[in-house]
Amino acid sequence: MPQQDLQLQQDATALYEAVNQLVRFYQFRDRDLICCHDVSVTQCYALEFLAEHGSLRLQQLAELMLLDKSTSSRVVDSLVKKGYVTRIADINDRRAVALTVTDKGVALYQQIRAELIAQEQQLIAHLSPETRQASIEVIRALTAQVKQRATNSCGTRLCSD
Amino acid sequence: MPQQDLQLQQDATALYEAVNQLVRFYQFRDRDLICCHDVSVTQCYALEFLAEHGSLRLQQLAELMLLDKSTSSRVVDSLVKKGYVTRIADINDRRAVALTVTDKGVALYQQIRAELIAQEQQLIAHLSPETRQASIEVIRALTAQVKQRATNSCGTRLCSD
DNA sequence: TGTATTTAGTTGCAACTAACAACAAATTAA
DNA sequence: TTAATTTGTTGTTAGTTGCAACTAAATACA
Repeated sequence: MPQQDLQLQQDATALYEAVNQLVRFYQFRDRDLICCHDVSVTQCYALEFLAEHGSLRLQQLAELMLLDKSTSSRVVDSLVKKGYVTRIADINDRRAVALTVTDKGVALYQQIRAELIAQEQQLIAHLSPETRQASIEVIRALTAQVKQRATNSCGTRLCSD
Repeated sequence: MPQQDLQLQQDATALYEAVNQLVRFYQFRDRDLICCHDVSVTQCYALEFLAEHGSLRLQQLAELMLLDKSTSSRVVDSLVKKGYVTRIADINDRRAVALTVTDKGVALYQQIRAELIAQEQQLIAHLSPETRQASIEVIRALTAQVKQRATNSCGTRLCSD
């Protein structure tokens, strides 16, 4: 194997391991997020989508989150119960509801977001702008790759045990 | 705010969003892994640790995986049931078991690993070695940061709903 | 040596997540 | 107007994980 290919293979392996670890440890950071604030990870994502989009139908939220509408409905339930989101009946279509983040919800979202961004900032402060850009690109590419495969997914439910 | 700081803040935000997305979509890739192969994500991690370390006590595995020993025990249960791992009684300490990956387990692990590495390789093939290295470093740094916080975690169980 | 303590692992239980299916209500199509 | 579709909720089920209680073995110590 030529020198270059060997290097590429090594880098790919390193990247695989690095990403693996990252994703694994993120679970635990996320558990922190849960207990330091007032929302679970899924609830936080929902809050994020709603805050970013202004107002969403349940169906839309479910699609964005790649969750079943029933699950989304219950996630919204808990956010409503905590006062972060309100369900407003749609005037034009009375089946539908407009999910909207309350001021309290916006405040929480912004607080969490600011905290997490501050941490990232600390992390990359010492890097050159070029390196930062490149890293972000790699992470985005990883996501794109994963996303694509998610679409090709067999989609079925898991096997036994 | 000076130009540089603004740039840093923007990069931090971009990184935050990129990582967020990556982690989120990884869940779904992982679900794929489950249905395409024969193991859950946690089972796969366990297999990985065991394959890398040769043989482990349950306790050690639990620590590596940051899981409770009861959970680890059950993860091992399922791997044993599927024939990927064996529990061998320790001769010196009859309380203990040596968890060992079977040939079948090694084969599965290597197959999964090879697949995933091949994907990473494809992803970074067009990047310069320097950029690759930098990206890997950033991802590792992210992990280190998260890991550190995991240690400071409050560790308690969640609130209601 | 014999009792107490510690350690290794398993099992019971409860909290949580999320999907599928069945449903009610409203809307749209025929 | 009736049938089909769409929107969202609720019932049920499967699965993951941690804590606590337990058994059995090993070690400490008096």
